[in-house]
Amino acid sequence: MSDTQHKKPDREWAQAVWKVVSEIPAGHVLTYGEVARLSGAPRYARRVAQALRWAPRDLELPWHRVINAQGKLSMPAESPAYARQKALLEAEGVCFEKEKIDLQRYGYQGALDKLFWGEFA
DNA sequence: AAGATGACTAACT
DNA sequence: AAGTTAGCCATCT
Repeated sequence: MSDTQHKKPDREWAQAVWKVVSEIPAGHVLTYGEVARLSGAPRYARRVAQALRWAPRDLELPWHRVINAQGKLSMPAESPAYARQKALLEAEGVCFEKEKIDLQRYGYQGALDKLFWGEFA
């Protein structure tokens, strides 16, 4: 193993990321930037992606609920992973519109609005 | 050690 | 609305 495995200066932060992701309610999504912010590291959107990539399988993290700020899935559209993520989300009731997800509805703000105002749109 | 890379973003065009 | 540009920051070459 390389010594990079031994380093991990932000191992704790990675755990915070995993926790945030694990708490995303089914049927909702967060953007990488939001996960970064909620885990206490505002400009670490790209690191969130890495933290997820390295996440232990046994955490059974709902990684599919993390998408990019444009409401799209951040994988090659033809990759198996893309299809898998999309299927998981659709199974939770998340609708795609031209391969895009309505963040107003399923995103962070959408969840808060739903909390305060209940179901509408 | 320097440059390329990425499951990213915000700001422009 | 879709494409480009410029920041971002730990890893990987």
